[in-house]
Amino acid sequence: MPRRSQHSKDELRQLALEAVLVIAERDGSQAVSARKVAQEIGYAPGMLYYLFESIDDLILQANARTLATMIRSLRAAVQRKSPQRALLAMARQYLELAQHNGRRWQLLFEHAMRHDAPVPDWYRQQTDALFRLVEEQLAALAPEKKDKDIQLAARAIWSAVHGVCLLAVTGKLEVGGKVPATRLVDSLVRHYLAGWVASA
Amino acid sequence: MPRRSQHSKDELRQLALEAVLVIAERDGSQAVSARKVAQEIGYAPGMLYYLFESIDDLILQANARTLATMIRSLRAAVQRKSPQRALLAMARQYLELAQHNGRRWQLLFEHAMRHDAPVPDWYRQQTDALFRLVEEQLAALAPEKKDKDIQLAARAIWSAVHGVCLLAVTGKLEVGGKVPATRLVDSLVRHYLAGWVASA
DNA sequence: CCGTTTTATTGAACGGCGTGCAACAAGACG
DNA sequence: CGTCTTGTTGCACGCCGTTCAATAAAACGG
Repeated sequence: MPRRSQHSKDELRQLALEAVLVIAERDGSQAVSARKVAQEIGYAPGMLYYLFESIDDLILQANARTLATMIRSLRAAVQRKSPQRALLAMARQYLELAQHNGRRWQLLFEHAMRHDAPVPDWYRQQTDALFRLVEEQLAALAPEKKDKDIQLAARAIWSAVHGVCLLAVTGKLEVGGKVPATRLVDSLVRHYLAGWVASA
Repeated sequence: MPRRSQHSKDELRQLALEAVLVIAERDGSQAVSARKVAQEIGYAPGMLYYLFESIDDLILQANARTLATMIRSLRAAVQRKSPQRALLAMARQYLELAQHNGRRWQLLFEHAMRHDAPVPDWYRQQTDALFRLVEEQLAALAPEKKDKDIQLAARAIWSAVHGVCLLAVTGKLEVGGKVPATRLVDSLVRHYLAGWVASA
């Protein structure tokens, strides 16, 4: 019985995207499935293939949403601080988000393309925005450095922060000392930056 | 038609574990499934549940194997070098392994417990061995530091290296400059260590 | 207002997945 | 020779992603 909806195609898409995040948070990121999403929004599973290319596409777009709020949140963390403090605040905020909205971030970070298709461009551009945020601060911190070096450092430090957050959230770090994750990112950012600005 | 095998229960287990790695390398880490593994070793899928608790258990034990060879390889990379050089060599070797045996490492790093059961103890102990390797070098590098600080630094630096390798292998780093990953780990290790030894 | 085309939606199907289990055959044991 | 243990299967269940013909509602053209 078609055409029963009062939603436009795009509204429906938004509804589905939100359903993904709701399910991930409620039932765990592994529980997200086409059938569950369809049920959540009150449609047959086939509908989703009218709205999206595949379930990867659907999840990717939901993750893009998460990424966008993350970038907003990191941008807010900067707030006219000194570059060092800004980077530290960003890293802490990144960790905070990962820990507080665990399952949403799990979906974002642990989702591997089911068909080993490469990550689409529009997605990469968004992650790029994140790196640029870091580059801005690094450039302010060491204006004499070359762009190339700043790009490299931004990728290094942020991949590193990402690694710490990832292992911290998935509980792979607490073995002996039960070190709080926030100390790890602090140590990482502080010492890396110190070494970096001191280097030729 | 039972009892047709000339293999002991344990030989069969080893066979299955190797089959997991073979399939992961041949068909991609996503392709590993109970049915495929069973087919690979010439048994019915049900057999695997006589040998292992679940498919998570099976994959985890296969990953433990990968981890073991990784630790051996890292240990070999140390080789009476100075602490700094040893850590750098370890990080490079970690990256080299991740890049060269991509799919095996993907299985190791991207496998998330299907049932959100916690990582078992015997597995954590093995990852702990990796951290201890790093701690050894850090202790040699800065003998005056407290154990607590060394544990923290080891986790920070190694999580960071892990993050860089992970993003590099999954191709999430190359956007603008196409920075070679080895430069990233070099930068990370060099500058973090420099900042760390210089700090009180 | 009718006929046709477009759009939205479903239900059923396909093949694959992890897993539990009754059934059963081959060896071990008495 | 009979019984017990061990190894192994086939089948079933309920999931999964995905495709697609069928169909009903809306939109459009006359």
